[in-house]
Amino acid sequence: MNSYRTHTCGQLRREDAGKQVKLAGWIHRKRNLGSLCFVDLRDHYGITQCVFDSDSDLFAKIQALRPESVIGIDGTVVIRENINKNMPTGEVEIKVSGLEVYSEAEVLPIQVAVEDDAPEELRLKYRFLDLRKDRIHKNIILRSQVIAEMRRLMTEQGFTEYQTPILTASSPEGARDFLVPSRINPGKFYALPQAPQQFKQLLMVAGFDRYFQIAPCFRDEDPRADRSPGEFYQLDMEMSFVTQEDVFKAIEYVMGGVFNKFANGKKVDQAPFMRIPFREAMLKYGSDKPDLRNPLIIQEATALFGNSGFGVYDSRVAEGDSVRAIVLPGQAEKPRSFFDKLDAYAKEEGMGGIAYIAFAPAGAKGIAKLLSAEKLEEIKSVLGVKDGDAVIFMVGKGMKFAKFAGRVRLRLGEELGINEENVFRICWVVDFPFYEENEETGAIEFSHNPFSMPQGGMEALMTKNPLDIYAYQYDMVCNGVELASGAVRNHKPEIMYKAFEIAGYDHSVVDNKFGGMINAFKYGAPPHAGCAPGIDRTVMLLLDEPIIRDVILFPLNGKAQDLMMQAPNYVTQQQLDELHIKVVPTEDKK
RNA sequence: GGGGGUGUAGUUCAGUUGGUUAGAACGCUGCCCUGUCACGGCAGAGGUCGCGAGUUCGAGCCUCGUCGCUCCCGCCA
Repeated sequence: MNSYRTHTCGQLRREDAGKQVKLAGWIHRKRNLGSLCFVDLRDHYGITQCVFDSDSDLFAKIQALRPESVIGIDGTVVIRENINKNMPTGEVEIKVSGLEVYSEAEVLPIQVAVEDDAPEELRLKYRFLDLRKDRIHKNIILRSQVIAEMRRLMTEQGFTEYQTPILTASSPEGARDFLVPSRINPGKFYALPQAPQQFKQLLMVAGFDRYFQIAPCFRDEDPRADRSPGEFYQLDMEMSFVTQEDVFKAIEYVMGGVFNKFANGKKVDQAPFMRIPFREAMLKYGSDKPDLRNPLIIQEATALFGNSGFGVYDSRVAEGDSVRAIVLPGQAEKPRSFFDKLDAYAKEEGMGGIAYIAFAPAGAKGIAKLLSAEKLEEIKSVLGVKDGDAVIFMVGKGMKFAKFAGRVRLRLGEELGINEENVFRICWVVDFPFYEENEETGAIEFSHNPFSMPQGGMEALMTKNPLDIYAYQYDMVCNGVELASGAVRNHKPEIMYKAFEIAGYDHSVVDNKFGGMINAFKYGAPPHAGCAPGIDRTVMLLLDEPIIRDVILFPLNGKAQDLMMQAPNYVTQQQLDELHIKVVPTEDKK
């Protein structure tokens, strides 16, 4: 190969026995037996065992080296006396005749050869060591392979990759922007893109027809376990002259392909993925990102109460609350404490109590004794409850209640151990409401993306109750994780103005905020639609990694700091002067 | 911005009712060891118990304050 090595550390096999080779890498582990020392030499490709003999004058030299030092060795490939079946190179070892030390390692702050549960702070500060660890190293490689596969499958479908600006304008809607001061324009700021949203739409106006980009997106929001602070990557795409279904087909081709290729033995839902209208998702799963691994379904049960005999629910139904039920097949024999804990949970969450009926062979338990035999039969037939099943009831109102029912569903799925395992259950959530009512003020607001096309177009805006209008807006969801989000865009200025007017904004506001795009739409804009799957989350799901930082090379910590590079940081007064920035000292330091 | 959890050796953790010299494992240093592969054995170094005040004859432990870390809610078109 070259002067450093003839082979990699993952390459040599039984057939190579007898060869004179050179290897280079990190000392992964040393096992010193006195007059014999084994060194596991590691590089990107694997680990090869090297043997140093005490006769050789190299022995003292290798003994003095700490793990993670970088060395090169010369030697002969020999068949091992004791074969290690657990490693690909386990049938051979290198009898070392030459040693070159390229870089000595100090005592390590975190260990590389073992998972040592080092604190996040140290792992991020010494990220280059953390990244040497087998698991993280493999995660990053898979991430790269996923991106390569996405590019391949997009290109195959006739998409072309374009680069959109990183220094751009502040977007008035959405998350907080990261701002970049302008030296040449005192007092003015660029913003880093929260997504290339407007640019990709402008690309459609410019006639490029099928765009994609592995796009960095920047949002100045607080992190979560599945949300990295600062920046993340999306497979951003947009198409002209297409309907929602055309976008689905293109995305299913890419994401289906990626999941099938990298599922690592897990079962994957095959395209076309299930389409679930938003309202149905909120009712049946209590979430706009349903986890379909959980077999439980929430059912509407309000009509069963009102004069049922269960006074608490009857009166709440009379006040306008809803009742929802979850049937728990075969769970009639669960002890009373199981249901009591659920009830306690509901109260902790500030919700109405959870009632239950268990249709046990010895007789129905729970609130059954308050209900007539006819009512019990009615419940069984309406909800599809069988003998041996239990059914729980929840009471409440509005979106808060729907989401609470969803949390109960998830909790039950976990607790009963009935969630499907080793599967990727993928669906589309469609027909999001275009507007929603602010639960406090009663005002009409955009529920998601004001750029999306209302279903029914101008006619719907003119004639329908705003709250009954749906948007051509969709999310792709896998195992309860929102993987992608997209929309058919509104490419008609007059519909845009009308849509904003209903939400209480007049023409001038639209022109001010979105002037660039609206203006472009006045010179011939094709109907277009797009989508943007999140890359970090896709990799996270494929690897079953609960922490998003473990699929990102150099993530920021929870305070959006880079502990290795020490960013953000103070800058010199000269830099500030050039940027026309005056920093006001913070008061909170005494 | 709000709430919960947590701070003891380089790392992960234990530490009794408040009581003498704060322990273990991994890591580190030294010595012994010819077939290991998480090698093994012996010895050793390593601590301002986050910081500050208080209660007490006595505080790792109790009280108050403060700082750090972490998770959740808000936020994330």
